[in-house]
Amino acid sequence: MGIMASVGQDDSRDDITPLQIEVMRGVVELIRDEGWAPGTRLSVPDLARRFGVSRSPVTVALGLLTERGIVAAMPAPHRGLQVAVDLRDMDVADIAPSSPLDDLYRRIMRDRASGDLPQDVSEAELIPRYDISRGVVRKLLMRFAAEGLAQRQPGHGWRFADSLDSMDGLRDSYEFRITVECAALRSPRFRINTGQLDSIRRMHRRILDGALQPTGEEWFRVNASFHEGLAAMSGNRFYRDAIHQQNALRRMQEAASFEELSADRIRESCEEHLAVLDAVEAGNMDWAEALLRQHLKQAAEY
Amino acid sequence: MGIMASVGQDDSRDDITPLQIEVMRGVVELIRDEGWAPGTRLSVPDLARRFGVSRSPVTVALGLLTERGIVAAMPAPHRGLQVAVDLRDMDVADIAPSSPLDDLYRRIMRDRASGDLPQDVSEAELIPRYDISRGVVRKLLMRFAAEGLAQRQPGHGWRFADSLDSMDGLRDSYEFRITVECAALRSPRFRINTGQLDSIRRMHRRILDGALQPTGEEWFRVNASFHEGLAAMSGNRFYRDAIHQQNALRRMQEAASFEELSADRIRESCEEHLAVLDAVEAGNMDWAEALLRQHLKQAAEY
DNA sequence: ATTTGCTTTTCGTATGCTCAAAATGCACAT
DNA sequence: ATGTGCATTTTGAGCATACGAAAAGCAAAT
Repeated sequence: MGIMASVGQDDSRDDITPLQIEVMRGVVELIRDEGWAPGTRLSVPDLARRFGVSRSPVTVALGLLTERGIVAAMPAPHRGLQVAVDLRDMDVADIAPSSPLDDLYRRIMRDRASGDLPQDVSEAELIPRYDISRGVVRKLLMRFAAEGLAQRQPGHGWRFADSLDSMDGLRDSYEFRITVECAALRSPRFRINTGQLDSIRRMHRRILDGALQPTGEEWFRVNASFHEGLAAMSGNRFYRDAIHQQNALRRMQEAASFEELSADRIRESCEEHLAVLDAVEAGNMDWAEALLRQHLKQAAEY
Repeated sequence: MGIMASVGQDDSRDDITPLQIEVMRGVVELIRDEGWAPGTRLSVPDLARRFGVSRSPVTVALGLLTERGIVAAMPAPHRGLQVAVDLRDMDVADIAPSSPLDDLYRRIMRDRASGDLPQDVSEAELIPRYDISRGVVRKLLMRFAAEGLAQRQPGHGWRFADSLDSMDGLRDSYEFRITVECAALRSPRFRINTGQLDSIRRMHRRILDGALQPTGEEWFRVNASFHEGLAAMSGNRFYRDAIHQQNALRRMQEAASFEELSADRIRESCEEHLAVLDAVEAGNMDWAEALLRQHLKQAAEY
């Protein structure tokens, strides 16, 4: 009933590694978010560079995508691969399997957020609970730690971060984000990254156009990319990192709430995001900051 | 020549664990910073609670301190232990051995900061280099990761955080700290923690009085406790955590610079810190912020 | 009521080995 | 120049067990 159950799927091969899956998803998202049309060449070395991995997992990932018809061999005399289909309206989840490790990660997150799992846990207690090996437990806990969601206790055990569910945590989080994001906008080295900005806009537009009915997870990603993108353009990596960590925390929080945001609320947020982007692009930072501040205050209510 | 060489010291027993050492140092610092006089009772459960560990390592640590004459049995009919000597002018380093793991941690930090170690490393490459087992490597890297100083790469290997040595990094760091620390001062739930404030003051006074000629490491601790303490009083844990992480980064940076801050500069900083604390205590937040801002700007120059 | 001192239980580290996968190098193609 | 396709090297994950240290429990003491 543990991890093993979710492995061996309907795939021809079930020895796909998490990294390969990650790359596969990355490629699909890249094609979609950058709007690459069918026929666009896919260079293995280029992709490897983008993802910061060697060519090996990229090659495998592209092979898997070929099996699924997402990419195909280049025509006639050429070698190599190209985009095969228009991904605009496709769902990543339908193409790439989710890594069992990812599933577990979310499951633990949910269990923790719902109070099902205590704040202090020992590795040994997780092994039977999720029916996984010690190695997997370590890996998962390290991942939580990397996101700032857990940390080792001095002696034995791990402690999950105080979650945002308490009134205090949520309020603190929004206060912190307002501080950091507004400061990021005002950073003397703030520079618009046109490509990134367009990519973020595209994602939002797709939702507003109705082309995408975002699941909770998808909306989360879009939302995060807006806030993180903005922080990144500050040119100060500490602003970016701080917001990234806040997003990780929020993800944990949202893992708990089963009811999702209303479609209306999501559309509203999209509009607000786009308004901020417009103001930023127009160079009107005062207005952008006001809008952002307002947006974050609003969001705090939900 | 590796870790093993630095273990088996002149101690009667050399199977002291890192946790026991940590607790030992913690107790010494606690006695000193809180100003506990000889005769003060040391309760094992109380200390265990403070450090977030069980009574076992505390008991061992106190035993070691007894051997060293820092603590002693309570008089006559009582059981238990008490403070035995006045620690005011004592150096922690003279009392507690430094954990070999700690030494290695610093050594790696120094090697990295000085560019001796590349930004991207593999576990396998560190094993022969420092003559340690894979387990130790993992442990060390995990510790770096926990402090935000390194992270796993997607495929193989680890990557150290961009260090602060570049002009950019340093500037970004100060910009970020000014933003966060000033916001912390302005937080609506800022509350003075008198005990903590006094403790911080005491440390600074000891330096100004000339009672303590701080080593680089000691000054670092005092400095960090000022900034972190202030951020902690904001009542918003995100401000505190952000500053804590900044301090970790700075520690890595300072590990590189062989020349230390001049005694004059340290005294100057102490004065500035105390001035901020005075303003805070007087409730004059405008002034406190101005002083803090000025202090951070100055510090950026060094 | 809390602490000590001891005992019992639980936890995590260490070790050594195997093997799959990621990284890397090179010849050839475009 | 850069990319592909294949071969080789390197890396780290997985696993099973033994052991020492940390945690947790309890009776006696103050």
